[in-house]
Amino acid sequence: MPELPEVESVRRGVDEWTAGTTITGAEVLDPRILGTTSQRRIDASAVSGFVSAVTGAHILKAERRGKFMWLSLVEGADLSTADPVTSPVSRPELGILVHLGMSGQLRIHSPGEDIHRHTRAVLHLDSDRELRFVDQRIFGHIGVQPLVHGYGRLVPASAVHIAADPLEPAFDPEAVVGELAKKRTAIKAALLDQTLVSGIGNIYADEALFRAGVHPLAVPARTRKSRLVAVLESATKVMSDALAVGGTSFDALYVNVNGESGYFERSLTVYKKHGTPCKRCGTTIAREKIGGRSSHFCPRCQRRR
DNA sequence: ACGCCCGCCTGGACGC
DNA sequence: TGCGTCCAGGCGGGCG
Repeated sequence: MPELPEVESVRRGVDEWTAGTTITGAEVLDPRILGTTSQRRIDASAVSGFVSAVTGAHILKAERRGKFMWLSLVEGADLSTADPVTSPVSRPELGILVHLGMSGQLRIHSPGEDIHRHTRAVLHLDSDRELRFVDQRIFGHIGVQPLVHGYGRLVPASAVHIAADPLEPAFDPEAVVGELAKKRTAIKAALLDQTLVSGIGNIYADEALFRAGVHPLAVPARTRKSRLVAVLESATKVMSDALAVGGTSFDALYVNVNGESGYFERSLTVYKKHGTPCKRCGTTIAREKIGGRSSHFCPRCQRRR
């Protein structure tokens, strides 16, 4: 389940293998991957449009905000003759946005290696490697987009509403706590709101609330700011801890570009631990649906107030 | 304006 | 064994 630590692990691998390369061609094996979650009917012109837009583009680097990742591009540039004054390569205008959704993977392969049946798109690189987007459930998507300004950075247009994540310089904890304190919904739901703070998904929301000792149904507007700060700090810490070990892999659905799993599952304290004793106090971990999502918490360490 | 909930997907787990 | 049903979950859109 790719949340911030998993997407960042993937981004690092993607950057290592693709930055500085040129895209020599592309294939879209399942056009639905070009759509969004609510628009999956894609016509043939979208496929040819994607292929022609990326072919010949030069990849500057792989970037990320929250769970959104993108390759910043210089379109069709011949870098050997480019004039750095008239066409500065440090100002990309386009990006290839990739969202992994639930089950998306980006994998680096050599041409000719077996194509996994869930491979939805392939970018061929001039480094004699290819970047494959594999996605069992097609909750993810890929597409070429203009880069626009959002929260102090250039980001793909469809991610402009996504807030900064806790691991980037533009993240402003005081401003986020101020916004959070206005919310009358369950704090669990607020943590999953990517327009407030990005990168937190169901796993790290539950883990952060446990670490901060806050009940998932706590209402931010009625919670002390010091406790809201604690929740945000816990979220930042738990995602940093997870990133340090390559993220969380429950099954084969999350791996990095080289197909390797992360090791944070062994450090989870509440997520999917319902029915087992709390590591801190021994009380049985509970599971409840909150905002339509399974939420796991310790009824004693995370009392409602 | 804000909060909530559905639909999009596939495959694995479960019940009969 | 085999079929049907439910569940997992990020996100966008549409509803109230």
